[in-house]
Amino acid sequence: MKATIIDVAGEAGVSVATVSRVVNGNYPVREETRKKVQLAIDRLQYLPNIQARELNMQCSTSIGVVVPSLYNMFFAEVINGIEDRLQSESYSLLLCCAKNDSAKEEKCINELMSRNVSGIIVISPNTENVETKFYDRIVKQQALVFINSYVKIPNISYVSNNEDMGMRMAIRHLLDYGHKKILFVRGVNSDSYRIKETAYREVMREKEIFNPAYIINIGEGNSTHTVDNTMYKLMDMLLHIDVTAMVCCNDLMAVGAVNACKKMGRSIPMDMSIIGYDNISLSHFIEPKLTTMDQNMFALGSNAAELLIKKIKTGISKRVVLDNVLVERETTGPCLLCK
Amino acid sequence: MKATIIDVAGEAGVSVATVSRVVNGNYPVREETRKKVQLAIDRLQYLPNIQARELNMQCSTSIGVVVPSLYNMFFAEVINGIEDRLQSESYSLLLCCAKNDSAKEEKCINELMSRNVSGIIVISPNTENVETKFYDRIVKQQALVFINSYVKIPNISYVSNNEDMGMRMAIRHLLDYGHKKILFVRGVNSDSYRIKETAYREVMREKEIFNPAYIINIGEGNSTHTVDNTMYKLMDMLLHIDVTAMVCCNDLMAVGAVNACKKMGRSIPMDMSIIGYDNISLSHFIEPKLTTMDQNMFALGSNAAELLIKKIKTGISKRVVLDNVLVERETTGPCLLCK
DNA sequence: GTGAAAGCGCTAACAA
DNA sequence: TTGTTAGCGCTTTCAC
Repeated sequence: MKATIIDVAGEAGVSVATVSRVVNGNYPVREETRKKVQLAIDRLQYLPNIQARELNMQCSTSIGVVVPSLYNMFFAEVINGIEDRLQSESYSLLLCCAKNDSAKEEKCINELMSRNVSGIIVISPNTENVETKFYDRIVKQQALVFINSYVKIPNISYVSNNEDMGMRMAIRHLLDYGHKKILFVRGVNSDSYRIKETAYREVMREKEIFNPAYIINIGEGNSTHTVDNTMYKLMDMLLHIDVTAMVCCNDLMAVGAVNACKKMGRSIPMDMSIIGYDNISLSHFIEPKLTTMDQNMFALGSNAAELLIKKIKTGISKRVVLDNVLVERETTGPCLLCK
Repeated sequence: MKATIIDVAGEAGVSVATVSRVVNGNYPVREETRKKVQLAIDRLQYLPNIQARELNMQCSTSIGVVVPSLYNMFFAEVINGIEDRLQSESYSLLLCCAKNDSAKEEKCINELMSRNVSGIIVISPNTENVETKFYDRIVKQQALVFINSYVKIPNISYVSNNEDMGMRMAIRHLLDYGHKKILFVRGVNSDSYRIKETAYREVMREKEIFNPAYIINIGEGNSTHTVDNTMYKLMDMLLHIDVTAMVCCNDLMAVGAVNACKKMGRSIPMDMSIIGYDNISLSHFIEPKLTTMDQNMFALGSNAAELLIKKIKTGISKRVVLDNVLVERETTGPCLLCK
């Protein structure tokens, strides 16, 4: 089976301590001895047992990541960012999927703590677990970073987007093109939608063009059915309501909106301007390519990894808010019907 | 800090062995003692240290997954399948990203072995590593499962798709609609494209309608630029070549093909039928929805996990070939121009 | 520069 | 039914 440090010591005719010193290069070893040991290592294809090392050293070089789902591309992109930052630090990544279930999420966290990770990143932590103080207890024992969570707990680091400002920028973009009748398309069950709606209301009220009928909720915003659901709801809506632009809370909804316009014979962006939110890869695969607010999932992930490393090393927790950037593509343009 | 089994034993006034027995429930413990211990566990918020347990038991409940990239949605969906199967078996998943680099892939494998995983799933293993016999050495020490690899090594389990048959089905679907001038769109650098092209050639030769000019290679098939590259190449091609259908090696290319037709004013499926391959979620987000061959990435992942568990438990390696299923949506139809 | 030995947290064989 | 103890593979202190 696998060679241990004892096997190597035997093979090289030295003590285990010497082998350890050669492997880690942290203490002086005579060059001749070093060579002997290295030879034995190569011959036996010895790989140090990290579990044993970490048990002994009371430390850990793995970190845990909890996601609510892997189905959504959003999470894959965030993990990508985490992984990237982690690799340069030679941490390993333990992945856990909570399946949008608060009990499963608790199980994930316990599992990761059992495995002695040095920190945990939770993407969109379950609201219930946040509210029931589950995490208040965990944070005493573990370095924790939350991505996209709006309830703040002391000693946890946070990375989130300035979605309030992002939404204002999105709307301003449409206003600059002369649009006044702007439909707001949102989903259900997320603080993110609430924040965006508030921004919408405020901006529109300021301009004195707010109309409550221009807010539509299309239900679950992150499923496979989101695109189609949005399309059907908006097709119906377009029969009754007269708008020249739509601002959507995520790109899936925006794609649904684009499809609805196509079906209804409205050309984009001449008859209708549409702006999304997220900038998932889908947004530039469709035709016309979507104008959207870039959430930069990669940055979300790599910043979270950064904060976690800082937290592990220094104990300092921090909150980072990322700005979202407008990516103008082909679905927005001047309001031709506006005066 | 974290409570250990010794702390619990002290708190409960029993020996560590008793605590261990309560935790694992594998030996009889008097109910009264059990309660006492449980109380101490709760009070101290004790979580067993899995590293220590596994070091002692010479076993492991984690498995490693190596992916070439996380950018591509394909991998996220496969991981989803792996994760799902693993959770019911209470294994944890260590994720490593090789970034399409053979040296990095080797590093990932070593890292995972060091962490004492009980097995490793490699998605699309690097051809170079397969050919340099790197894995021939590893397989002696580790349970290994390869997903979508076409070079076979003894004692490794494999899960792959019957892409030869899938491609034949795709083409037959077009033939059944009366198409004869069928463009074959492929990419570069993958055995998968080679297999599909061979299938195309054979079927078309059989029908005596093969035309080598109808094969086009659009370059890298899995990048962010694939959709656009394909679109531009095909827009150019459509000026010179007269076909009524296109069969594409993956959905990204097919989406590019759809976009090309839109730009050139060809309506789908009346003027042009298009079929893709993979059935990534994108394929039903676009309008018109793509007809495609379903690779069932989730099944790919869960089957791989299944085989790995089998391999770990019994040492038996197996090869599973999954059939791909035609998903007819809106981009294929009868050839109106054909006689 | 090198070796002997303690100990990280846990399980299981053995003793009581 | 419960306690004592060896040992999993490793690092590091302390002798030499």
